[in-house]
Amino acid sequence: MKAYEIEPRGPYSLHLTFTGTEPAFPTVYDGRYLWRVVETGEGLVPVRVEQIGPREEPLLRVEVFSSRGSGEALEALCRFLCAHDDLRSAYDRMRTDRALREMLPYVKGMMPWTAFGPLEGLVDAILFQQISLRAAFSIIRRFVEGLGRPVKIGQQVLYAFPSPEDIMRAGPGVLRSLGLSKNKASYVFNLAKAVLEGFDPGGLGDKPTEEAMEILMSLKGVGRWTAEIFMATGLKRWEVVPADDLGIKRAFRQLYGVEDVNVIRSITSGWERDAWPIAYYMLVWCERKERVMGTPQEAR
DNA sequence: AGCCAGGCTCTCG
DNA sequence: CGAGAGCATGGC
Repeated sequence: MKAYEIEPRGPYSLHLTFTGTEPAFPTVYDGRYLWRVVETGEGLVPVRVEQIGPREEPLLRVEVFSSRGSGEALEALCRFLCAHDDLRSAYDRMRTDRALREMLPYVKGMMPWTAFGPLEGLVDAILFQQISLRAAFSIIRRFVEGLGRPVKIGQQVLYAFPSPEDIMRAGPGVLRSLGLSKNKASYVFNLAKAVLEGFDPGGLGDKPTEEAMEILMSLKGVGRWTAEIFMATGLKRWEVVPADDLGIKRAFRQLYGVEDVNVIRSITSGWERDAWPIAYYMLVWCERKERVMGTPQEAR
């Protein structure tokens, strides 16, 4: 095991970030440590992260349980943790708005929900469709435990997210037995197949928004909502907000009294690259205010 | 028990 | 081409 220190841009709070919304399996947050198996060119690299510096001067300690691939793993980890992302302009924007200013002390340092990698983000987005978050988390867990490679760390078992090969080998029948609907099983299977044939979801990050959306929506099983969730969380294209998302609509109704999706779209498009972080804050604020946030003083 | 939950596709009329 | 059915699991 080797340990590294990462100095994120402050304010930063690992705890707020992963209690705002629990991460999707196989990423695990136990209240102190974030656990993850990172897939690298040099093999599977298990890591464990904890925050050892306060929110305003944050410091992360990363333990890497592998002799090789640590550089690549740390890079992927930083991307996932949004360790070097700058939310200052989002905070400036929020300060100019009465409803948003109020939540700022509570959410500062919470990073927006992010997928670990492109394929994982797209698969998860498909599995999140329609059903409740709890139900989707349960299916994702079964999917990962059923198909992903297990890795032992001490007495703990972590899992790698299933590779395209893992998914192909399983086939639609096995996917169904893990709890996916007939349609979702074939969407995910076809996606894995497309990736093995050269489709690179991560490569869409370089394309203009409209073009990337069009390519995504040409995939069976990927409509506008799924494409937008993936753009925002998988590619970190934060100018994109899934405006017709149930939770987003609820949040806009509560905070602005706005119902119309087109109005939501016009508001968020004015927020530019701050749109997804702000919309995510609104969503978390409205859904889990009392339970998770605590007070500004006690937030780490 | 039955409906809804962070959609999407396919089928009818 | 618009409306409606069907779908997976979990929570109420």
